[in-house]
Amino acid sequence: MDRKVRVRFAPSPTGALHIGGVRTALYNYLFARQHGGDMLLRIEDTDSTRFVPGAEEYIIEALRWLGIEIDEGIGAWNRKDGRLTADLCGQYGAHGPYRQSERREIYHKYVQQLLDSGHAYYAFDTPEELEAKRQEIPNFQYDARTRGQMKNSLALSPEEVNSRIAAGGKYVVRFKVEPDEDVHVHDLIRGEVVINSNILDDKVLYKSSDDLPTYHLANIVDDHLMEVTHVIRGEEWLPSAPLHVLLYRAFGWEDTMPAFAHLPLLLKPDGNGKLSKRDGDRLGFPVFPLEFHNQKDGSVSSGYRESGYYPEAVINFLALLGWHNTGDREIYSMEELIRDFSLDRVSKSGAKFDYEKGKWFNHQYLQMRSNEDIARDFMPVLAAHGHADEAPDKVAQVAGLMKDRVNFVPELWEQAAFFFEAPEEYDEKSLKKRWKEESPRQMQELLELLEGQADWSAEALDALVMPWIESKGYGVGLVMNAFRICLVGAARGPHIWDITGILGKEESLKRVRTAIKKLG
RNA sequence: GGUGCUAUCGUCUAGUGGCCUAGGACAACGGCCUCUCACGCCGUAAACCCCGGUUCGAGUCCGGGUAGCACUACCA
Repeated sequence: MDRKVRVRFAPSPTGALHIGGVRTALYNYLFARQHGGDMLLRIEDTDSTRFVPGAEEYIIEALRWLGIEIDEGIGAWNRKDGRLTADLCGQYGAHGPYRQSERREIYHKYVQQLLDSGHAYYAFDTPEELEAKRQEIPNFQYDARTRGQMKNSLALSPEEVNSRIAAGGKYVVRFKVEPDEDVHVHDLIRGEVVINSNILDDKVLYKSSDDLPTYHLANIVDDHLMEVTHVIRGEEWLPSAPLHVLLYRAFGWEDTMPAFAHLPLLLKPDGNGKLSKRDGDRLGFPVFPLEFHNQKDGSVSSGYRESGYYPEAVINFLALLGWHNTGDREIYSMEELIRDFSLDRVSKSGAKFDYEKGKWFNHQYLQMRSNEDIARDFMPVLAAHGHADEAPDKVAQVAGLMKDRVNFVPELWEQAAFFFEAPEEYDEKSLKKRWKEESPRQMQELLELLEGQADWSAEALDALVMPWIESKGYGVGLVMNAFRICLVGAARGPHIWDITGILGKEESLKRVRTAIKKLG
C-alpha cells in the first residue's frame, strides 16, 4: 500500500530565508511534483526567544517569487492562477494548524503519552545547574550514565516530583534514551548510517517555561500527524536523525516513519565552512532571495530579486548546486527539473557557493528574454535615473542591442545610459588612445558632411561616411572612434550606426558639436 | 575531545571495473571577429588526497591513514 508522497518545508521564522534553505525547499518541491505528491509549508516557531516579526511573510513571498508552490499549510498557493489559494499568512489544509506555536494542545497529548509509557521523564535542573555541571565535568552529557545524579523524576521521589510540579516549578521533559543500542538510519542519499545510542543525550522534548516543545518532539509529532512520507533536509540534521528514529519507535509509529534524505551543505566560496550571511556581506553577494528588512534590529540585507536576478536563474543555479544529471546539460527550466530530478543523483559532499556561476546563469536567462520583456523590466531603472517617459520601442531597441553584454537588467543602465543622456564627461583612457590632435578638425568635417544628409539609415550613412574617410586618406579607426567618443563618451558600445540610428540625426550631431567644443 | 558525514581541475560536476590519453560548465589565459568595448566562436592551462589490498585491469570495489565539514543547547 503505497502512501501518497508528502514532503514539507519547515523553516523557523528567525530571519530571512537563507539561500541554503531555499535550495532545501526547492528539492522538496521538485521531489513532490515529480511524484505527484504534496508540498507542505510548516512554520517551526517553537523558540519564542528567536522569533523575528515579518519572517513568515518573507518566507511566503520568497517562495512565491521563486515559483515554489505550496499545496498545504502556511501561505498555500499555486501557479495556475498565479494567486494565493489562501490568504497571505493564512493556512490551508486538513492537517492544521501549521504553525507549531498554535499546536500546543497536540504536543501536550504526545508528551504525556511518552511520559506514561516511560519513554520520557521530568527534569528540574536549572540552566545554571546544567552549566555548572558542564564546567565541572568535561564532556558532560545528560544520559543513562548521569541522569541518576540529576534532579529528575527518575532520581527523585514521586512525592517530591509531584510537589515540584504542583508548586509551579519550571521543568522540562526529557527523552529517555536506552543505552548501548545501535540505531540504524536509512538515508536516501547516504545509505545506511549507524550510530550507538550511548552518544545520544536525553534531549529536552518540552519546556514548561514557554509551554512549547523543542524541535525534535514537534517535528516528529507533526510529520506523523501530517502524514509526511519523505523528510528532505540539510545535513546538519543527520546527527540527530537517530534520535528521531528512536522517537518514532517510542511512539509506535515506526511503520509509517518517513524516509530521510540529508542534503549536502552549501559552503563558503573561499575557505571552508557553512555559507553564512556574513560571507555574502564580505564578498559582496546576496544570501537571501529577497531584500530583507529586519524589524528586530533594523538591518537591511540584499536579495537576489533586487539585484536583478530572474527567479528561473536562481532556481536553475541552486538546483545544480548539489544535484547534477548525467551528461553535460546545465540549463533546466522548473518543468525540466521536476522531470529529471532525483535524490540519488544528489551529491554527498558540500558545494562551495560559486557566485560567478550564478551570474552566468542569469546571463543565459536574460538572453532568452524578448527585448520587450527586458525593456519592461528596465523601465523602472530608467525612471530611477530620471527617464520616466522614454518610448517603449526605443527602450526595447536598446535592450536588443545591449543585452548580450550584461548579466542583469539594472546593469543595462551602466552600459546604455548614453542612449538616454548625452555624455557629461569623456573617458580619460579612451581620449588618450582615440582622440588625437587632428580629431577636432576631422569631427568638424564629419559634422559638415552629415548635416546635409537626409537619409539617416545605417546603410546610407555607411555608404556616405566610409568612402569619404577613404577619399580624405583618414584612418577608419581614428575617425570612427573619435565619433564614438563624441556620442558615447568613451570608446565602447555597439556598432556606431546602431547608436546613430537610435539617437537620431539631431541628437547625434549635437553631441559631436558639444564634443568639439569641450575637447577641441 | 567524542560521534557522524565527505573526498575528481581554483569552483560546480560527468564518471557505477576496461569506452579515461579523465568529459562538460564557471572563472583564468591566448586567438579569431572588429571602428571600440562586449557578446560569440576557436583554443590553452588545470584534477582522480595518501598508502595498502582485491582484480588480467581501479578514479570506480575493500581496508587503513589524512584532511575538510557537521553535530555535540530548555536553537532550529
